[in-house]
Amino acid sequence: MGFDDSASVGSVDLETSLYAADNLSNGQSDKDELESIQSDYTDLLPLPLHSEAVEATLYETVTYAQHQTLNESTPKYSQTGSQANPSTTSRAAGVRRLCRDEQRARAMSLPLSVYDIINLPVEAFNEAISSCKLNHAQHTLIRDIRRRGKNKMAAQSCRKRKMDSLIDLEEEIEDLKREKEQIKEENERNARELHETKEKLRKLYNEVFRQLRDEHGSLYNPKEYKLQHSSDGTVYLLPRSTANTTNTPTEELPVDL
DNA sequence: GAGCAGTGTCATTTA
DNA sequence: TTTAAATGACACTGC
Repeated sequence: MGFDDSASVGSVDLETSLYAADNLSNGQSDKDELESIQSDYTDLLPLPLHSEAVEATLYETVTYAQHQTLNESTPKYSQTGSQANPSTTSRAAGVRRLCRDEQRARAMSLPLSVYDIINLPVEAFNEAISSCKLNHAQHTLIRDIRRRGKNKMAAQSCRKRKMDSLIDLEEEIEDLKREKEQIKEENERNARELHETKEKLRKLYNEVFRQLRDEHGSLYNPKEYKLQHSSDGTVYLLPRSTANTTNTPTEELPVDL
């Protein structure tokens, strides 16, 4: 599993954060949390959680070599994201603070690692827990850890999808803005061309009237006559009183242009 | 101290 | 029916 988070603003390596982000709480609250496991789970199975035991359960001491091995072999301990993580410092020093469910798993002596509890396929998981002879408290805890772990990853992928979708929508907005600008420019270009064409037509119209003469050699008055062309391209000179009444002029005077 | 971003968890729905 | 996945809502934490 894992995502290419290089292109996403808020994305993180899912399995990394799955195990790392739980470590943000302070030491005192960790102790409180761990001791509260007694009320959460040891109502079912009382466990002696003295302060030394709590300390031992809160931290896992690893050598640097072991830490490197963990980083290489199990992505859950690696830090691939750009976000700083407070647990990194302690890990570099050889001590990794356990996440809450790891603390719970250790406190209740679960026979499987948290990673396996979460990531084993259903059949293997069921086979494992049925062969381990778990008591009720352990069974409840191991189911809770699996549910929380699965949901944690689901929440992270859900958030990544949401972020990706947001980025896609923002890109779509930019594309539409560009398209709008292109259409606006095209409209302005068309308006200019229309204006130029009308101006040419006006000049041509005036030129035609300057050249037309009636049978007495007099100019036609543009206020009394107008030019109209039919669908076959023939241009007619019509008195304005009859213009636009039909496509087939009744008082025809073809104009040779 | 307020606001924000990131994250974990729970409840619920969907597949 | 059971399980996993998806998602909204809320709480917590660090900056």
